[in-house]
Amino acid sequence: MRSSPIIRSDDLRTENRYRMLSTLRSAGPCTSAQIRSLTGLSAAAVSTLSAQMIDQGILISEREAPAGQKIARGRPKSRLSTRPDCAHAVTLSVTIDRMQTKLIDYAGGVLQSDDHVVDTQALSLKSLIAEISQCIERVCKHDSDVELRHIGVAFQGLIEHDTGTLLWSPIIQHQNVPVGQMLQDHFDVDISVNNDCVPISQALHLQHADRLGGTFATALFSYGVGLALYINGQPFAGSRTSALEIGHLCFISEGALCRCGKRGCIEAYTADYAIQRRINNSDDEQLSTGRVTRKVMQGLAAKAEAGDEKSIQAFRDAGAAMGHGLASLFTLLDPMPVALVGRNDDVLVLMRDGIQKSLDTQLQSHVECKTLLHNFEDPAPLLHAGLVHDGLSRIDRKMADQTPDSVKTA
Amino acid sequence: MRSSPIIRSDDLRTENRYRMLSTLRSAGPCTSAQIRSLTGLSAAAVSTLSAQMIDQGILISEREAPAGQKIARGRPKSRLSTRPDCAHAVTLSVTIDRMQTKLIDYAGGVLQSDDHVVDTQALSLKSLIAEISQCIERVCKHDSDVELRHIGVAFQGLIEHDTGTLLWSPIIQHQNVPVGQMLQDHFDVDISVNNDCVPISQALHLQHADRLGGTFATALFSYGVGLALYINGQPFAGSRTSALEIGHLCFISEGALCRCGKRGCIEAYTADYAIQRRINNSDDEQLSTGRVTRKVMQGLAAKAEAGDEKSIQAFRDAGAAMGHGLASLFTLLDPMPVALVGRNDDVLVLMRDGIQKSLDTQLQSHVECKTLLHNFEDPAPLLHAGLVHDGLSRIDRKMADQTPDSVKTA
DNA sequence: CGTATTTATTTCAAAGCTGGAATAAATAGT
DNA sequence: ACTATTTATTCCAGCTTTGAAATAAATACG
Repeated sequence: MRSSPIIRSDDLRTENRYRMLSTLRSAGPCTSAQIRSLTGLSAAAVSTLSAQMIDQGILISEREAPAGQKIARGRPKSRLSTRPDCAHAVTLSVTIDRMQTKLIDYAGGVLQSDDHVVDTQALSLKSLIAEISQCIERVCKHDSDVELRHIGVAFQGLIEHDTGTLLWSPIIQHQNVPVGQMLQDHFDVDISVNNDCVPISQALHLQHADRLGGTFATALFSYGVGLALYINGQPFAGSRTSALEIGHLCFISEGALCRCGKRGCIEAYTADYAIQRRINNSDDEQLSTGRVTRKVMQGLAAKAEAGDEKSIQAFRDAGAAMGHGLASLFTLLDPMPVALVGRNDDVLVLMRDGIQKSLDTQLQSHVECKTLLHNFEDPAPLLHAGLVHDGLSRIDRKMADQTPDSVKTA
Repeated sequence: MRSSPIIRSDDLRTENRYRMLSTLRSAGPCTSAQIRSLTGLSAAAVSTLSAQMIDQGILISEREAPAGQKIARGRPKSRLSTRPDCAHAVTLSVTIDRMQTKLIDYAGGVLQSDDHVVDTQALSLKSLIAEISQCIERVCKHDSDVELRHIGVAFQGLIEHDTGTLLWSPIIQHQNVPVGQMLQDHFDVDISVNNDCVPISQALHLQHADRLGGTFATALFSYGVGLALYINGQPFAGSRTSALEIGHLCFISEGALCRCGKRGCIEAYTADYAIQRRINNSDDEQLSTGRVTRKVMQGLAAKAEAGDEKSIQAFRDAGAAMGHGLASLFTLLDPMPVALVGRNDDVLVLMRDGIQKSLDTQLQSHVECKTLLHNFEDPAPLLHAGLVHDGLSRIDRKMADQTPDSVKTA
């Protein structure tokens, strides 16, 4: 019934421990003075807490890198950082044709990678879970002494964030699959399952807050179109799902056929498969399966650049559809910068006019929309960074909770 | 740079004082035991804090109402409540044809009311502010000893919530008016300016959480259509504005003319004026001014109920437009219950089919949408309750901050 | 080698909260 | 009047935090 967790003096310690870990997580190794200024805690508190966490084996204190010429006069700084072998996380990204799995240590280092090619659409429910589990086991098996504390999974689709239930996904044939629960049963660690857009936007916020600010949208182009929001420096979490299904807003009623079964969805014009089918077959009905590679998209872009009318129109329409979606978003919420992820620059150039035209037409004139579109071609490193950050942050939360009696050996 | 305010042991007192006030605000007068259980604070803390706040003149302690037969055996309970004359707030609602102003005491009692008829669209910028100021002065003048601490203003339009700047409004001819700043300069108290939908949704959350839950949308039909959200028990605040301009989502491209200057907006089909112009003039172009009264709307509804085809179609289209907006909202975010405010039941019945049909058509089939539409005919009491709650809550925040030396005489 | 310098830790009183126990307060029943 | 009963307050040790001051630590410089 209470809105925020009660604030009692002993919750304070937990909260401040988390503040420190969280600061180290996003800022990297810090001296105690840095932590003091970043967290606002007093020197005494930082000292006490860090000593305690070092005792517990959560943090380590290291002499500052001897690399640079030491011209410092006094006692050299030492930096605190999270102790790598104190905990481990697994990140798992599922796309239509592969599963990419990584074993991460508590400092964010990649210990093992696994790239498993598989047609996710062809999998039975049972083998889907089996394949995922095997990927996880494969990266864990390599190292003994793995303290697995979290598994983070990301893929396209509608996902209930607090249970990790897959409600629907274009890359998986099954619905209402309690992926989170099933993995939880199997591995007995904390699981989080997210639409891939969510960790990507998290990574963008960490790495590009200077360009994007605290409020921005992240649109991910891939086999479909995903969208996630940051609002005032916080990731937006809906009541059930966190990603916004902008791809399935209605663009043209009774329009092109979409994978979701409806007609006229934005995705049916702006997704990779939609552009491809239009240019290659002049067809808005065919529901091709399989991934359209970045290379193929560049080929289509080249065709348009070469002056092919049909191709030019396809890209323009894709832009118009996307612009319609953004206009709707900006009408409902406020206009905000947009990070476009997953399209090569040359592809985006072809869409840009269409996007802008839609925005100009559909936004009220008094809504100032100096839309800022930023392009980030490759989603992979962002997705990885986001998954790592998310997974380790959740472990941080648990570490902060841990009372200082359950000490670990160094 | 820090995400949440630092939690230091002395912030605790402020925070817990606020918890108590906030609890009293939404639950009404409480015994100390009730406060204890509602806030989670210890009995000792409640005792200390309440004694302190009674000393400061913020709270009063009263014997429980002697009305009911006292069958209680032991020491009678006493209830804490906020002391009415400790602070005052003004609430001001501006609609297209009037300004309604109230002077409220710290316990929520209405001390003065003022209903001022004025054509807001005809006002110059200067006289707009002058009229508002006079309304406020009028209700304050009546009582001497008014400790004015907050002014809360609500009207239709796009409003920047943290500065209280009116960006655009259908009922006011001017744009980018720093209403909040101007009133602040004039009265030198805390000001909040909001789209009227926001306090209404706040009131709904307070009064009807049982029916609506913690996540719901509030749609307000009046001269236009407004929308506000609650998500997981929290009012949704965009980065700039808090209300969602669902009325200006594009429903039919190149469609009916809207007051905003664009064509095909949802509002151009579903607002009072849109339905009226369609039924009376078969015209989608005319931009009538002035308010369409509830009575007139009921007249139109009667016409439809009597079987008039044109009227039936107008209401059905209004519903379809609204359904389109809700479908877009539910596609971007999650489906959620909707509180419809400001339409009589009979009017709504006529729209309902259209709404449902749009939802059925436009939502993906796998999105379970047992849409729950709840009707609340009269916005006035909700708006009032919301404004009062919001204003007093902001005063609570300040009262909580107040260190216990600046004592007030009882 | 001793000193200056910079960084980190320790110490101490004051203030907030908790939980549990002991009191105090205020009434109804006998 | 005295007791039982219920509610509110007070008191205690134990934990957290802060700020300021005093130490301690670890190095460069002369």
